[in-house]
Amino acid sequence: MKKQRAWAADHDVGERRDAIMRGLNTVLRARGRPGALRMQDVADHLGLVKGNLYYYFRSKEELIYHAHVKCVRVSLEALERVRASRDGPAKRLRTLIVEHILAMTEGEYGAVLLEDIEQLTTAHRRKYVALRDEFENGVREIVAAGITQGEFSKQDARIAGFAILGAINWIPKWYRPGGELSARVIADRFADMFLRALRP
Amino acid sequence: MKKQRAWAADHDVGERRDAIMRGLNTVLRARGRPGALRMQDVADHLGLVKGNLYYYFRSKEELIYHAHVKCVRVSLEALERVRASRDGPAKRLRTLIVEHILAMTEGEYGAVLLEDIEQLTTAHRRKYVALRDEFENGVREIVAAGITQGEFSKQDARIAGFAILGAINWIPKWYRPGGELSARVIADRFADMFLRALRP
DNA sequence: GGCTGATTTGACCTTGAAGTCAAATCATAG
DNA sequence: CTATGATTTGACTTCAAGGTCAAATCAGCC
Repeated sequence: MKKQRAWAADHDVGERRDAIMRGLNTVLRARGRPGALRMQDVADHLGLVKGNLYYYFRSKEELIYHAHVKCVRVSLEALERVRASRDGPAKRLRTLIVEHILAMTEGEYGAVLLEDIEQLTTAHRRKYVALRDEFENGVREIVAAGITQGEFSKQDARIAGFAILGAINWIPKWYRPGGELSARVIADRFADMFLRALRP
Repeated sequence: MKKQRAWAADHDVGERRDAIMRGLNTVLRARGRPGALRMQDVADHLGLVKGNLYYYFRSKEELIYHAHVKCVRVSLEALERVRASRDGPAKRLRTLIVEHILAMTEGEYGAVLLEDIEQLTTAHRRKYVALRDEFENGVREIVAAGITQGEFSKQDARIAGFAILGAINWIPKWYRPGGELSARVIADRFADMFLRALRP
């Protein structure tokens, strides 16, 4: 139930929360030396004072949770788009792989996937995992459809799904913006590779 | 310079340190609810008192560092074995993939790879990364050799290496001992899949 | 037993980061 | 200008977890 204010309709709380989540993303991408994420860093990055963050999010846990949800929604939207298309399984999978990689590397929320979901409350973790499973099941279904339709060789769709998503989810660990390998190139080559792995 | 005691040659400090690192591994695998790793948990698991851990490791950082090194050494030994063999690139790669997956899932030190290396001191991180790169380069070299010798199709060996190792390193995130998919099955199917991805 | 050095103990110290809150400030309507 | 509610501030509190240490205990040797 979002309260709307006439005087700032285009700078409302939702916008601000999004900005904070994007800030979180940047901080996560940039984190150099220290191990843990600090609310202070997020505040500093945005030119805010730490206490101010707590006006928008009840806790660090909530911030991370909402960022996770934002992130998985991006992937779910890609899944919807792909399902709405008339493409066959191979093309669908390629699109999804590419979009997922771009989301991980250049997306506004992708880096949060590096945060351990164990730190979420049980309720939040369940909600997030449900969304994530929806996406992962979508990928598996595409693989399974490809096998059924003969575009892919017969194999275990679960394993293929785990391998593809694992390889992609690991990318932020080594990807460096501005490095030798651009996100686009990584995305295309990963897609090539996994489609080769599946072809009959 | 390790001081040797006549009266406990087979229960020396090195053994104890190993036991603690194995305990760390178990705790990391089992960690249910909370986000972070606590020295207290490691102590509890081993039936030790927290302070006692600090007799064997100067700090949590050192414990994690040494566990990382242990872990990568296991993989490096597999690499050496493979290099010493007369197998061709495809067979070599399969062996490495299988061994690496078994190390990640059932090995005595594999779970530590889930800990962020950013929390290590710069010096320790450099040392560890050097070892890890040695292993990763080894994998890339095998891929490259396979391409040269025509066992694999022409492609970017770096990308293939990243994809293979990323998919494997992600396994502990979803693998559950005693679950539907045994480590052995996962290892074989992952190997099948990646070899299909590389074949001409 | 008594000595010596290794190991264990648990109470205590310290720190860093999460989170709180009352007061100050700001934006807009009237 | 003033009233009102939204937002911002920064000093403060809390607390968990890492880490310390002097004293107690243990193992083997003489």
